[in-house]
Amino acid sequence: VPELPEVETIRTGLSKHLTNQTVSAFTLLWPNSVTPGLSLDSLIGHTVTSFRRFGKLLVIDFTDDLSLMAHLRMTGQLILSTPTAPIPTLPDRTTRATLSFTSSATLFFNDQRKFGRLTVLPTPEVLLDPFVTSLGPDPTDPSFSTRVLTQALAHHPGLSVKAALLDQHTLAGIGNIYADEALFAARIHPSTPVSALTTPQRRALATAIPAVLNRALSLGGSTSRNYLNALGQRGAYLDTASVYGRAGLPCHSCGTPLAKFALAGRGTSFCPRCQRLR
DNA sequence: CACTTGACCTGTCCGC
DNA sequence: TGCGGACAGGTCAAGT
Repeated sequence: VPELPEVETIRTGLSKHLTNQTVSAFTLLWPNSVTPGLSLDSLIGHTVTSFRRFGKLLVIDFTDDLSLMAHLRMTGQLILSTPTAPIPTLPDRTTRATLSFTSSATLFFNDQRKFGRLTVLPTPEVLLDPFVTSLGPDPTDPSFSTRVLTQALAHHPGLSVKAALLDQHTLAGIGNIYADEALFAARIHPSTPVSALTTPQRRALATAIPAVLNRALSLGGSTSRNYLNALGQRGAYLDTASVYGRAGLPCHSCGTPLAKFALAGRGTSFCPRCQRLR
Protein backbone atom coordinates (compact mmCIF):
# COMPACT_ATOMS: atom_id res chain seq x y z
CA VAL A 1 0.00 0.00 0.00
CA PRO A 2 1.66 3.21 -1.09
CA GLU A 3 1.91 5.71 1.75
CA LEU A 4 4.27 8.67 2.04
CA PRO A 5 7.58 6.69 1.98
CA GLU A 6 6.46 4.56 -0.95
CA VAL A 7 5.23 7.50 -3.04
CA GLU A 8 8.39 9.45 -2.24
CA THR A 9 10.51 6.44 -3.30
CA ILE A 10 8.61 6.30 -6.59
CA ARG A 11 9.00 10.05 -7.01
CA THR A 12 12.78 9.99 -6.67
CA GLY A 13 13.06 6.91 -8.89
CA LEU A 14 11.00 8.41 -11.70
CA SER A 15 12.74 11.76 -11.33
CA LYS A 16 16.11 10.13 -11.92
CA HIS A 17 15.07 8.29 -15.06
CA LEU A 18 12.27 10.29 -16.64
CA THR A 19 13.18 13.98 -16.33
CA ASN A 20 13.55 15.72 -19.71
CA GLN A 21 11.87 12.86 -21.56
CA THR A 22 9.11 13.55 -24.08
CA VAL A 23 5.83 11.64 -24.32
CA SER A 24 5.34 9.90 -27.66
CA ALA A 25 2.28 7.70 -27.13
CA PHE A 26 -0.16 6.34 -24.58
CA THR A 27 -2.54 3.44 -24.07
CA LEU A 28 -5.59 3.35 -21.80
CA LEU A 29 -6.79 -0.17 -21.05
CA TRP A 30 -9.18 0.69 -18.20
CA PRO A 31 -10.82 4.05 -18.99
CA ASN A 32 -11.99 4.64 -15.40
CA SER A 33 -8.35 4.88 -14.33
CA VAL A 34 -8.26 8.38 -15.83
CA THR A 35 -10.61 10.95 -14.30
CA PRO A 36 -12.92 12.82 -16.70
CA GLY A 37 -11.41 15.95 -18.22
CA LEU A 38 -8.20 16.17 -20.19
CA SER A 39 -7.09 12.93 -21.85
CA LEU A 40 -3.67 11.28 -21.65
CA ASP A 41 -3.55 12.26 -25.32
CA SER A 42 -2.95 15.86 -24.18
CA LEU A 43 0.50 14.85 -22.91
CA ILE A 44 1.86 13.72 -26.27
CA GLY A 45 4.74 15.93 -27.41
CA HIS A 46 5.25 17.41 -23.94
CA THR A 47 8.43 16.97 -21.90
CA VAL A 48 8.74 16.05 -18.21
CA THR A 49 10.13 18.93 -16.17
CA SER A 50 9.65 17.97 -12.50
CA PHE A 51 8.08 15.63 -9.96
CA ARG A 52 6.19 16.71 -6.86
CA ARG A 53 4.53 14.89 -3.98
CA PHE A 54 1.58 16.04 -1.88
CA GLY A 55 1.02 13.45 0.84
CA LYS A 56 0.35 10.24 -1.09
CA LEU A 57 -0.32 12.12 -4.34
CA LEU A 58 2.37 12.15 -7.03
CA VAL A 59 2.43 14.97 -9.57
CA ILE A 60 4.43 14.87 -12.81
CA ASP A 61 4.86 18.28 -14.42
CA PHE A 62 5.34 18.74 -18.15
CA THR A 63 6.26 21.62 -20.42
CA ASP A 64 3.55 24.10 -21.44
CA ASP A 65 1.88 24.01 -18.00
CA LEU A 66 0.52 20.48 -18.17
CA SER A 67 0.56 18.10 -15.20
CA LEU A 68 -0.34 14.51 -14.46
CA MET A 69 -1.60 13.71 -10.97
CA ALA A 70 -1.35 10.05 -9.91
CA HIS A 71 -3.00 8.67 -6.78
CA LEU A 72 -2.15 4.99 -6.36
CA ARG A 73 -4.72 4.34 -3.60
CA MET A 74 -4.45 0.65 -2.62
CA THR A 75 -2.69 -1.30 -5.32
CA GLY A 76 -1.47 1.22 -7.88
CA GLN A 77 2.05 0.98 -9.28
CA LEU A 78 4.08 3.25 -11.54
CA ILE A 79 6.84 1.15 -13.05
CA LEU A 80 9.35 2.27 -15.64
CA SER A 81 10.70 -0.08 -18.29
CA THR A 82 13.69 1.17 -20.27
CA PRO A 83 15.98 -0.42 -22.87
CA THR A 84 18.77 -0.63 -20.27
CA ALA A 85 16.47 -1.86 -17.47
CA PRO A 86 13.61 -3.66 -19.22
CA ILE A 87 10.71 -5.23 -17.29
CA PRO A 88 9.78 -8.13 -19.59
CA THR A 89 6.70 -9.11 -17.55
CA LEU A 90 4.98 -5.81 -18.42
CA PRO A 91 2.36 -5.13 -19.52
CA ASP A 92 0.37 -7.67 -17.52
CA ARG A 93 -3.33 -8.16 -16.72
CA THR A 94 -3.25 -5.37 -14.12
CA THR A 95 -1.86 -2.76 -16.52
CA ARG A 96 -4.46 0.01 -16.82
CA ALA A 97 -2.52 2.65 -18.78
CA THR A 98 0.90 3.28 -20.29
CA LEU A 99 2.90 6.33 -21.32
CA SER A 100 5.67 5.87 -23.90
CA PHE A 101 8.55 8.28 -24.30
CA THR A 102 10.72 9.20 -27.27
CA SER A 103 13.69 7.60 -25.43
CA SER A 104 11.91 4.21 -25.79
CA ALA A 105 11.11 4.15 -22.08
CA THR A 106 7.59 3.11 -21.10
CA LEU A 107 5.84 4.03 -17.85
CA PHE A 108 3.29 1.40 -16.79
CA PHE A 109 0.35 2.25 -14.53
CA ASN A 110 -0.65 -1.06 -12.96
CA ASP A 111 -3.52 -1.31 -10.52
CA GLN A 112 -5.00 -4.64 -9.52
CA ARG A 113 -8.04 -3.25 -7.71
CA LYS A 114 -8.66 -0.27 -10.03
CA PHE A 115 -8.96 2.24 -7.17
CA GLY A 116 -6.06 4.42 -8.37
CA ARG A 117 -6.63 7.50 -10.52
CA LEU A 118 -4.66 9.49 -13.09
CA THR A 119 -5.68 13.09 -13.78
CA VAL A 120 -4.38 15.35 -16.53
CA LEU A 121 -4.80 19.05 -15.82
CA PRO A 122 -3.18 22.46 -16.28
CA THR A 123 -0.29 22.86 -13.82
CA PRO A 124 -1.78 25.92 -12.06
CA GLU A 125 -4.84 23.86 -11.18
CA VAL A 126 -2.85 21.30 -9.16
CA LEU A 127 -2.65 23.66 -6.19
CA LEU A 128 -6.39 24.31 -6.47
CA ASP A 129 -7.32 20.62 -6.44
CA PRO A 130 -9.68 19.91 -3.50
CA PHE A 131 -7.62 16.94 -2.34
CA VAL A 132 -4.40 18.96 -2.42
CA THR A 133 -5.84 22.01 -0.70
CA SER A 134 -7.36 19.96 2.12
CA LEU A 135 -4.16 18.10 3.06
CA GLY A 136 -2.66 18.63 6.50
CA PRO A 137 1.05 19.33 7.08
CA ASP A 138 3.70 16.90 5.80
CA PRO A 139 5.31 15.19 8.81
CA THR A 140 8.63 14.75 6.98
CA ASP A 141 8.93 18.50 6.45
CA PRO A 142 11.74 19.96 8.61
CA SER A 143 9.25 22.37 10.18
CA PHE A 144 7.22 19.50 11.66
CA SER A 145 7.12 19.68 15.45
CA THR A 146 5.08 18.89 18.54
CA ARG A 147 3.38 22.25 18.04
CA VAL A 148 2.44 21.42 14.43
CA LEU A 149 1.15 18.00 15.48
CA THR A 150 -0.86 19.43 18.34
CA GLN A 151 -2.49 22.01 16.08
CA ALA A 152 -3.24 19.34 13.46
CA LEU A 153 -4.81 17.00 16.01
CA ALA A 154 -6.91 19.85 17.38
CA HIS A 155 -9.17 19.50 14.34
CA HIS A 156 -10.36 16.11 15.61
CA PRO A 157 -10.53 16.10 19.41
CA GLY A 158 -13.22 13.41 19.42
CA LEU A 159 -11.46 10.84 17.26
CA SER A 160 -9.17 8.09 18.39
CA VAL A 161 -5.57 9.05 17.74
CA LYS A 162 -5.23 6.39 15.04
CA ALA A 163 -8.36 7.54 13.17
CA ALA A 164 -7.02 11.11 13.37
CA LEU A 165 -3.64 10.08 11.94
CA LEU A 166 -5.32 8.26 9.04
CA ASP A 167 -7.28 11.41 8.14
CA GLN A 168 -5.24 13.20 5.48
CA HIS A 169 -6.64 16.54 6.69
CA THR A 170 -4.72 16.03 9.94
CA LEU A 171 -1.33 15.09 8.48
CA ALA A 172 -0.53 14.22 4.88
CA GLY A 173 0.83 10.82 3.90
CA ILE A 174 0.20 8.46 6.84
CA GLY A 175 -1.69 5.23 6.13
CA ASN A 176 -2.49 2.08 8.06
CA ILE A 177 1.03 0.68 8.23
CA TYR A 178 2.82 3.77 9.51
CA ALA A 179 -0.03 4.81 11.81
CA ASP A 180 0.39 1.52 13.70
CA GLU A 181 4.18 1.69 13.57
CA ALA A 182 4.35 5.29 14.84
CA LEU A 183 1.87 4.65 17.64
CA PHE A 184 3.97 1.71 18.81
CA ALA A 185 7.15 3.77 18.62
CA ALA A 186 5.45 6.39 20.80
CA ARG A 187 3.98 3.68 23.09
CA ILE A 188 0.45 5.03 22.62
CA HIS A 189 -2.66 2.84 22.44
CA PRO A 190 -4.36 3.40 19.04
CA SER A 191 -7.77 3.92 20.67
CA THR A 192 -6.60 6.80 22.87
CA PRO A 193 -8.91 9.78 22.25
CA VAL A 194 -7.05 12.75 20.82
CA SER A 195 -8.39 14.86 23.67
CA ALA A 196 -6.83 12.47 26.20
CA LEU A 197 -3.29 12.61 24.83
CA THR A 198 -0.82 13.95 27.38
CA THR A 199 1.87 16.44 26.51
CA PRO A 200 4.62 13.79 26.79
CA GLN A 201 2.56 11.53 24.51
CA ARG A 202 2.18 14.24 21.88
CA ARG A 203 5.90 14.96 22.14
CA ALA A 204 6.69 11.26 21.70
CA LEU A 205 4.35 10.98 18.72
CA ALA A 206 5.81 14.08 17.07
CA THR A 207 9.21 12.38 17.27
CA ALA A 208 7.98 8.91 16.31
CA ILE A 209 6.07 9.85 13.14
CA PRO A 210 8.95 11.40 11.15
CA ALA A 211 11.37 8.82 12.58
CA VAL A 212 9.23 5.93 11.32
CA LEU A 213 8.56 7.56 7.94
CA ASN A 214 12.21 8.44 7.36
CA ARG A 215 13.35 4.97 8.40
CA ALA A 216 10.84 3.47 5.95
CA LEU A 217 12.12 5.85 3.28
CA SER A 218 15.69 4.68 3.86
CA LEU A 219 14.54 1.06 3.47
CA GLY A 220 12.64 1.75 0.24
CA GLY A 221 9.18 1.58 1.81
CA SER A 222 6.95 -1.37 2.69
CA THR A 223 5.84 -4.20 0.44
CA SER A 224 2.99 -6.13 2.06
CA ARG A 225 1.29 -7.21 -1.14
CA ASN A 226 1.47 -5.00 -4.17
CA TYR A 227 3.88 -2.15 -3.66
CA LEU A 228 6.85 -1.92 -6.03
CA ASN A 229 9.03 1.12 -6.69
CA ALA A 230 9.59 2.83 -10.05
CA LEU A 231 12.05 0.08 -11.05
CA GLY A 232 9.75 -2.77 -9.99
CA GLN A 233 11.60 -3.52 -6.74
CA ARG A 234 10.13 -4.35 -3.32
CA GLY A 235 10.54 -2.28 -0.16
CA ALA A 236 12.24 -3.77 2.90
CA TYR A 237 10.63 -1.93 5.83
CA LEU A 238 8.26 -4.75 6.83
CA ASP A 239 11.20 -7.09 7.42
CA THR A 240 11.86 -5.07 10.55
CA ALA A 241 8.39 -3.73 11.36
CA SER A 242 7.46 -3.46 15.03
CA VAL A 243 3.76 -4.33 14.92
CA TYR A 244 2.23 -4.17 11.41
CA GLY A 245 1.65 -7.67 10.06
CA ARG A 246 2.96 -9.20 13.32
CA ALA A 247 -0.26 -10.01 15.20
CA GLY A 248 0.28 -13.02 17.46
CA LEU A 249 4.06 -12.69 17.27
CA PRO A 250 6.09 -11.53 20.29
CA CYS A 251 6.67 -7.81 20.79
CA HIS A 252 10.28 -6.96 19.97
CA SER A 253 10.39 -4.85 23.12
CA CYS A 254 8.66 -6.95 25.83
CA GLY A 255 7.88 -10.34 24.28
CA THR A 256 4.12 -10.09 24.82
CA PRO A 257 2.14 -11.48 21.86
CA LEU A 258 0.96 -8.59 19.70
CA ALA A 259 -2.80 -8.08 19.42
CA LYS A 260 -4.98 -7.03 16.50
CA PHE A 261 -8.44 -5.48 16.38
CA ALA A 262 -10.60 -3.36 14.08
CA LEU A 263 -10.39 0.39 14.58
CA ALA A 264 -11.84 2.98 12.20
CA GLY A 265 -12.67 0.08 9.90
CA ARG A 266 -9.06 -1.07 9.63
CA GLY A 267 -6.92 -3.81 11.03
CA THR A 268 -4.91 -2.39 13.91
CA SER A 269 -1.90 -4.13 15.42
CA PHE A 270 -0.40 -3.11 18.75
CA CYS A 271 1.33 -4.37 21.87
CA PRO A 272 -1.16 -4.68 24.73
CA ARG A 273 1.62 -4.25 27.27
CA CYS A 274 3.74 -1.46 25.73
CA GLN A 275 0.73 0.50 24.51
CA ARG A 276 -1.64 0.57 27.48
CA LEU A 277 -4.79 2.66 27.41
CA ARG A 278 -4.69 5.12 30.28
C1' DC B 1 -22.11 18.83 12.88
C1' DA B 2 -19.27 14.95 13.98
C1' DC B 3 -18.42 10.68 13.18
C1' DT B 4 -19.29 5.91 10.98
C1' DT B 5 -20.33 2.97 7.30
C1' DG B 6 -20.60 1.51 2.47
C1' DA B 7 -18.94 1.71 -2.29
C1' DC B 8 -15.38 1.26 -5.37
C1' DC B 9 -12.53 -3.39 -7.08
C1' DT B 10 -9.69 -7.84 -7.28
C1' DG B 11 -7.11 -11.52 -5.34
C1' DT B 12 -5.96 -14.60 -1.56
C1' DC B 13 -6.86 -17.36 2.20
C1' DC B 14 -9.73 -19.97 5.49
C1' DG B 15 -13.39 -22.98 7.11
C1' DC B 16 -16.96 -26.20 5.84
C1' DT C 1 -12.21 -29.79 -4.57
C1' DG C 2 -15.64 -26.03 -4.57
C1' DC C 3 -17.56 -22.13 -2.58
C1' DG C 4 -18.92 -18.49 0.34
C1' DG C 5 -17.17 -15.14 3.17
C1' DA C 6 -13.62 -12.44 5.51
C1' DC C 7 -9.87 -9.66 4.70
C1' DA C 8 -6.49 -6.48 2.55
C1' DG C 9 -7.11 -0.60 3.44
C1' DG C 10 -7.30 4.96 0.50
C1' DT C 11 -10.74 8.14 -0.32
C1' DC C 12 -15.25 9.96 -1.01
C1' DA C 13 -20.26 9.85 -0.73
C1' DA C 14 -23.99 8.59 1.90
C1' DG C 15 -26.00 7.42 6.25
C1' DT C 16 -26.71 7.84 11.44
